[in-house]
Amino acid sequence: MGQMDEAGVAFLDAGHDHDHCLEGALGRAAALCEERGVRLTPLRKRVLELIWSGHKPLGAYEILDILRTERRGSAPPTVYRALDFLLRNGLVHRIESLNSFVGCPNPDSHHGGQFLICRSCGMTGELNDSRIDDAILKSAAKAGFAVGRRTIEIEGLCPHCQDG
Amino acid sequence: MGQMDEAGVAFLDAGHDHDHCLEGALGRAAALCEERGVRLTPLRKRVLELIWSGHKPLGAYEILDILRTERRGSAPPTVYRALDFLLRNGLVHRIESLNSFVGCPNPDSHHGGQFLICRSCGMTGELNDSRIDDAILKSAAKAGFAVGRRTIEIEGLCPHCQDG
DNA sequence: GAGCATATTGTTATGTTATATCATATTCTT
DNA sequence: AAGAATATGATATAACATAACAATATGCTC
Repeated sequence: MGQMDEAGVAFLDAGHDHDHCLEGALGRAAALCEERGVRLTPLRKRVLELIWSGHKPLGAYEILDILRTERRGSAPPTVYRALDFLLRNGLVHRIESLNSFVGCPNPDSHHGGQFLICRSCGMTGELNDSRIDDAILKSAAKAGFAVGRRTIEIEGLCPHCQDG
Repeated sequence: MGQMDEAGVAFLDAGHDHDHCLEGALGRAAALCEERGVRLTPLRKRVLELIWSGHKPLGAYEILDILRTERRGSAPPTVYRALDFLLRNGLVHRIESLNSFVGCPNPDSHHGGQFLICRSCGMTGELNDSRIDDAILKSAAKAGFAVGRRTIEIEGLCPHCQDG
């Protein structure tokens, strides 16, 4: 269902199951929050769930539009505060080039994330190729730069959208 | 003054001269536009000049604030249209993670750009390490993904700001 | 250089994304 | 139960970006 090797991409795997994915993600998130002593409240859980419902990055105001139909009084801070929590705990990533958010498939290890974003269908996959990271670390070290957060976003066409 | 090798970074070099840099950049820009038969109008040139005045990425509204003191009737579209022209011609890059713009030191070759961004002083340097790009292309190819535009932004501390 | 097409800029309005601030409510600790 | 810390509700506003149409400037053809 999307177990991946060093350079694999969950969303491209055959036999991929969204619902399973979602449930798994929510389960892992709950366990992780429990373990860390932080609170995955209903609101936060719901936002995470919405983000995991597809693999397309979701904008804050798209989330808000849905929340408004469910919780009276939902407003931008409602969403942004939940997102902030999820980001801090590595449960979602922010895609800078889209001002949008996607679920993180392996939130245990805090990591930057390298994203493949299909310009045709909007699907997003997360790489975690250590060779990319190595190349960046080496290059930065050579320049005497101390590396912190990495934003790596690759726009292009997913295999499916190349067929058409 | 900032000639760089495969993995060098202009802004980190010793003996760096901002004014020279600016003049050089404007000269190259003018030549390039001439060559391409596109018009580097006074407005566009001024915006490019403002962006090159520092190495800190400049936001559209920071540019606008300055323009307003110089040209009556400047408004957001004034800036965004100029930026659009400069981006299309590879004369500036957009830093997604900062919603800001920096000058491109070598605009001849259209390229994505890999950025080092100091979280302390805001300085930005552009890498162009083919090994980073290779790693990305390989990893994406393995996933069957056809790579288009790359957004690579590394936040951290520049050598100068590590000293303090 | 008059007329026309195209490109650029001016102008107003609005859309989209994100945060500040203070009030209220919930949960945790003791 | 009291108090501290955390989370959410509610209102306002800041920051970033584009749509649409009018006016002007430029380049081209004759």
